[in-house]
Amino acid sequence: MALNNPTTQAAVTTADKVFEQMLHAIVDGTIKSGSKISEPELAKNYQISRSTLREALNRLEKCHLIERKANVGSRVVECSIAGLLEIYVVREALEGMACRQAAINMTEDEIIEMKVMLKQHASAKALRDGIAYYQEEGDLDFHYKVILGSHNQQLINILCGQLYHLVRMYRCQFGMNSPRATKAFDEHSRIIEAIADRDGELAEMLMRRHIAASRKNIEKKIAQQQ
Amino acid sequence: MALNNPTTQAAVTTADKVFEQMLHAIVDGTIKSGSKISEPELAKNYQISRSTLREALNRLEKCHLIERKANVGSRVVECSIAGLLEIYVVREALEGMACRQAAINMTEDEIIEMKVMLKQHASAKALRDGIAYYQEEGDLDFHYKVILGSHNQQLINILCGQLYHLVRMYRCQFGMNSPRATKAFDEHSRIIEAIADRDGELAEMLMRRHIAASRKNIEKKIAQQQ
DNA sequence: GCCTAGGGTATTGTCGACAATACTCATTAG
DNA sequence: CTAATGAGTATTGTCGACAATACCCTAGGC
Repeated sequence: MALNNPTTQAAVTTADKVFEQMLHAIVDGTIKSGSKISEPELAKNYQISRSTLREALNRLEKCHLIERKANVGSRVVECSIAGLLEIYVVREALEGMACRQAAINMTEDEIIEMKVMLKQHASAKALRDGIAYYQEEGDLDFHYKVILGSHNQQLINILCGQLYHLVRMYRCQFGMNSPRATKAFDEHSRIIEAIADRDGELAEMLMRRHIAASRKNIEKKIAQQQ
Repeated sequence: MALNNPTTQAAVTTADKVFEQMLHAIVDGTIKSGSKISEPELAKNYQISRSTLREALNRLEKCHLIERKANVGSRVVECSIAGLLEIYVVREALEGMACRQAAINMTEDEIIEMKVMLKQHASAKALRDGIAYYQEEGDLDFHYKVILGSHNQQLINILCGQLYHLVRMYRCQFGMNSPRATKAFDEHSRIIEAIADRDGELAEMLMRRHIAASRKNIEKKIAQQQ
């Protein structure tokens, strides 16, 4: 679980811990999407006071995982296909730009690090070929490193702090183990090449196509199911 | 003041009201950027309890206007040139995409509404020509309508809910009354044309250039000052 | 039979107090 | 004289209780 990301320092306060527990629960569907959140009930479950729980809820709201209405309460965000596609549109724009910035701002060391990571993915791929080779940690790691490489704190906050969890939730609940594994690997390596060449324009374009391809893949799958 | 935007329902609870007051104070610099926030002091000033104040602080944190560290406290976000340029990079990506989506998703009525708005701007421009004719409300309104026209809730949340206030803060504190007024007006009208033509690709490109031009303008200004 | 009005219950919003952690500054050892 | 240690103070985190609002279900009128 790549939760200990550089943007999220270790949980020190109890509200932090409850936040992380709830985060997991929402992402993996233990707390159902769309369900109402009862503050008294949850506070009792986690053995904390309502104030502390509300603090945790505020963090969840910051991640767009729950929605609050004044004097009414909180609901876990609803998982819908439209919502998933919306996120992909945002990712296409933001990660595309992050990739462009990464091509400009990444240090040589960071680029080397990315190449090393890609090699590890390649060997893992050779190991169990045919099977989707790195849909979970590998893919997330790749995107993560590009985003951090942008050295743009706003981009990092929005993508790693907010959208990231939403993406994981959808992946978990819709059971999306993308069959684009080998294709994705090739795309990743071309993106890294563009970054290494400091070609921001190409890097952005490739990343956008990479994410757009994922989105279209999902759209196709959905269309088939119906 | 275009604060009563469609994404922010009227403040009902006292925490909401304090949030709005602090929002103004931070945006216009009454509460200085970079300053530490003392919960007991502020709670006394606003005549509310600390719990209520903390609720307001949480909203401000969601807008990226303050930053909190566990067991240490909150600080108003620091205004820096680097920070401003970071925001423009994010806006270029997101508003560009919003513009593309607007070209796809806007209703005919919404497009007509935009054209009407532009005509009003044109007459206001004729009225007091030479002077930057609509740097504040006009410009914000235009961008606002495009964003809402994307019909993408994620884009709307991020741009109108979060970045919007940051942009206003920078504009206020750096005293940026862009001298690009007439140019900006022409750019706006071309963007609307592209949207009306349902040409998403062109619309995105024009919006990105429009925002990039603003960014470069700021960069130039900064360079001159130093 | 359906809609409206009202009271009762449950949930959220707000408060003040206590506990835990971080900061300050003086004191002391090297 | 500098640096580390410690007590004291201030600030943040957490708690339980009260107030205000919304939901539910019954009763009554049209």
